[in-house]
Amino acid sequence: MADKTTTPPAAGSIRARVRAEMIDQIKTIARRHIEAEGANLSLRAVARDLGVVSSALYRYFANRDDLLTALIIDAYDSLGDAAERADAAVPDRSDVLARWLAVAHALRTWSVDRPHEYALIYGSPVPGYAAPRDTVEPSTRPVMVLGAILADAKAARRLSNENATPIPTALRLEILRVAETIGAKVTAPIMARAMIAWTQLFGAISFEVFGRLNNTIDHRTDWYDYQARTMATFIGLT
Amino acid sequence: MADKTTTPPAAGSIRARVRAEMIDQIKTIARRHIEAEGANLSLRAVARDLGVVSSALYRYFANRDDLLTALIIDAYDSLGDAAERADAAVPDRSDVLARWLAVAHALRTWSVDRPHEYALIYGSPVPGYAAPRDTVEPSTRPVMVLGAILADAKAARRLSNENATPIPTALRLEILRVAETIGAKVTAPIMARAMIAWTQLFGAISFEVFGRLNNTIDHRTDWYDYQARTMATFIGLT
DNA sequence: TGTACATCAGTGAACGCGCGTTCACTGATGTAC
DNA sequence: TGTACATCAGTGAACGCGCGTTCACTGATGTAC
Repeated sequence: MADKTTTPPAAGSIRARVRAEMIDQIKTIARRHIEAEGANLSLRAVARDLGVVSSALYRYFANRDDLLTALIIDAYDSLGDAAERADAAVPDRSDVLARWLAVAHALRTWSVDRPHEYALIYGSPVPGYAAPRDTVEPSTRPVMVLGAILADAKAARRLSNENATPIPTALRLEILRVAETIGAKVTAPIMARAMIAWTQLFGAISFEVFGRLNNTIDHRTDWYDYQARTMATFIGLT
Repeated sequence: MADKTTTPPAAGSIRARVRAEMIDQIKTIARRHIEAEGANLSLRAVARDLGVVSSALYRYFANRDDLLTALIIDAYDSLGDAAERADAAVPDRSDVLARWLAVAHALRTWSVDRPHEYALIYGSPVPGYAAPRDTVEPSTRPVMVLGAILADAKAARRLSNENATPIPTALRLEILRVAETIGAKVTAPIMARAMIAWTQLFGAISFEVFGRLNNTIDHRTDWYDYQARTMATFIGLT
């Protein structure tokens, strides 16, 4: 959705390459602005930094929201990449605990390194911006990694079988649908535990990124690691 | 911090009452704007809705940030009130599970009813706004309720004694300092569990309020209740 | 290989808008004697 | 109880600013014959 304004030139041509580079540059500078000032992205400011007149940007993005959408999709993809790479880097695929911890730390590191990009995708919605459908698929990438770990954990019988409070039927079906979506055919109580743990991780990251830990917890890597380990035990990953 | 501009008139005078009402009206309208458009609060828009010229607001608030600060403090106080009232409404003070659930649901209800006010205090920081010290104390009110429940649970021996992974010393000390701050003299592993559960609750609320549950979980009260109960068990509350 | 034409990137001026904040001012309301 | 003065709330004009977006345009780059 980067070029709604004009039809792109024939693929592979010089113009197409230059155009793609330009789009990259715009996004890079826009990302810098977001890191500096949050979601109040200004097209004119981006154009200024690019050394170009502001109307020139309309050759590449139909409007401000379109640029924001591109950044949001990139952010999801970047976070998804980080999670996938962290998972893939664990040589022993059956060591689901190590994989969980690797992914958990990758999520945090990515977020702490780019607080405003994190805020863009997991913080308060940007006022007046409605995310289009294109963002849905990229937004699921991180949780798909969780699905892969769960599937392998199930195969290796490394999941909690602890009994829990009964789940209302309608909710149980929704939870099972999530399990199916992320490709982990586990029972509802197990999937629920995984979702609770996943929610906990993002709660922990949000607390840290949004300043809730200030003047309270300084040993943040340790604290996060402790939380991730505890939640691993909670799910039953060993 | 409502009136930095002029010294307030003698307390109890008619002018003082009118002035206080005016401040309330300004804040009420500003809150409405925040609910409608997020943290992009415009003084001129508030003045318009008040039927007053924009410069008139400067009689009551030194600038835009001051008004924002007042709203943030009010939001914390309002959420703190809700949590305290929910806790106090449980007649059997030794039923710490019921109290935990009551408080958990009060936090969620308050947040879902005022998504943008929630975002103001638990979402991405407002760009260009630095919270002054006055906001620190109100911001601790909700977690103080957790402290009270923990303290009573400890007295009633209703806390988990499950062993957990060891906690690095420096982190352990910080966790114990949190326990002390909220008035619950519990061990570090127990306090850590409580903090993890607390983080989980806010993660769950953020996911719901910020739209992460869209097209996934529709039975949100049930889902939240399930999470809160599971985390109660996790802490050991019975 | 050379020419004629179409496509594209970027310019510069302009539109209409909203914003936070300052300042000198006018009346109305309170206070002191 | 009545008057003189001080305090305060709100006005209206102005400041300087930045924003998103449109539009007719100029050159440069590509394409077709």
